[in-house]
Amino acid sequence: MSSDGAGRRPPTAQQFVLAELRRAITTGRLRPGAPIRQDALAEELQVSRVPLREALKTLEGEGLVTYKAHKGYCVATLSLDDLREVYRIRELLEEEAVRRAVPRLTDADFDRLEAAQSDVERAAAAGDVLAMATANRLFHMTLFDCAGMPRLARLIRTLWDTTDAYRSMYYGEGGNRERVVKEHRATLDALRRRSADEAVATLDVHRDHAVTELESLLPASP
Amino acid sequence: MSSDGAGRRPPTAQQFVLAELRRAITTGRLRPGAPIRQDALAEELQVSRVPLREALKTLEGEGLVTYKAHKGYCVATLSLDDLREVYRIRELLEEEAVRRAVPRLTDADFDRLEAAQSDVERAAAAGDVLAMATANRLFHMTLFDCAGMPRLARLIRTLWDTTDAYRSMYYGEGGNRERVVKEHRATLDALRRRSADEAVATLDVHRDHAVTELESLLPASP
DNA sequence: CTCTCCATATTTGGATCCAATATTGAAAAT
DNA sequence: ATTTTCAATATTGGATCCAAATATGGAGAG
Repeated sequence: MSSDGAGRRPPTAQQFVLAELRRAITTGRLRPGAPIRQDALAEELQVSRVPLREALKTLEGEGLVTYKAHKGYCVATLSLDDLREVYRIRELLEEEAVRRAVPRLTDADFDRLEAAQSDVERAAAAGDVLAMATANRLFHMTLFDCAGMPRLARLIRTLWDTTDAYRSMYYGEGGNRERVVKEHRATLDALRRRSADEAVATLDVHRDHAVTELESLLPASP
Repeated sequence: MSSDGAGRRPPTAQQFVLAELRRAITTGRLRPGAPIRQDALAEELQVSRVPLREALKTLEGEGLVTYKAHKGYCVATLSLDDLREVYRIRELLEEEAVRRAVPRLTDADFDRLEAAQSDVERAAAAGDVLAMATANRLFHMTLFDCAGMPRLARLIRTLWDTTDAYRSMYYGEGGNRERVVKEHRATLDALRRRSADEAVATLDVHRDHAVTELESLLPASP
């Protein structure tokens, strides 16, 4: 028997800590801007500070936390400018990914996309914000992975990670959840017709809605 | 007095190690594919394994080394496909950076670009491969930084890092050094005329030359 | 009452030590 | 001779301990 509470635990402590930290940040348990006390966190997670620090270094590389020598780590805060910049870069990279993916999509790929979309619709109907974020991500990443450019897909993932802390805000609004479902449908239609232009266009709209919404949700200052 | 051999040493051991590792990889002292023995390296650099491992985690995030749990780190090897992918992503991101930078360029920026270009020309004339790589990088990054998109610039830097291990090969060929000088001149001209289209075009050519050259230089296998 | 300075406490950075895993090589069985 | 197994060894992963740097708080001078 190897079942272990919340799914089986990764083979190393740093990977376990890494996953835990990601969840803590994306769910908002660790707020943007909050300093990270290594000693307290390590004790809470039942590990020493060494694997914790290595996990933090990984997160630093992904832009989820910031680091200053002798001052420590903080959960990264995104200014409005940062947010816009991240979304603009996503626009560039995701367009490339979609254009490469469209002619390569197989039946199996469409099955996966439909399955992901079903998850999205279920989560939207249930009003489950966390499940919504997870399923939505799966839908998009499934598509991007079809581009056959692993490094590009990895980059896009990292960019998504960067804004994860703010994404749950977006899905908090019920209207947004319904809209996302519709926009995904439109994207899927375009993909089935092998129209890269339309797929890119629908995804751009999709993204712009998120940016606009987040801009109004974010505090004026950061 | 605080002079310290090769420039003053960073405030933390991990930063020192990080810089040393970057040099070792870009200069080829650590060959692509080579496994990294932590104990030996730590002793060579006169630090313990802890800061070394944190530096390696950073490099892993940048794609300069690969990591497998319980197997350790290796200097990353780029396949031809990887190389082409990195350059394609650079093309997308650098175009954006240039288009944003062009209308924002100030006299001071042009001074910096000219200064960098002088360094390039000096290095090219002297046949100094390492200086050539450094100056070339400075030239491009100076331009990209003018876009006013710090995250975009950081991403581009990371992509450059990824291929640094192979760049010195490129400058080893004398003809390439001269061509680079000319291509930079063409780019500068386009920038002075505030022609984003032409600047992008010259840089695309510039990059394509590098790809083509590297494709022929790289071994068939990896 | 405010500001400066210094002692104290907290926190991060790094070294050493031990444990867990993977690799290697030799002996034994087929 | 070849393959399998198992023990010995090398290497990575993690915990604890100590040092260095920074943040905190109070005493004293203005």
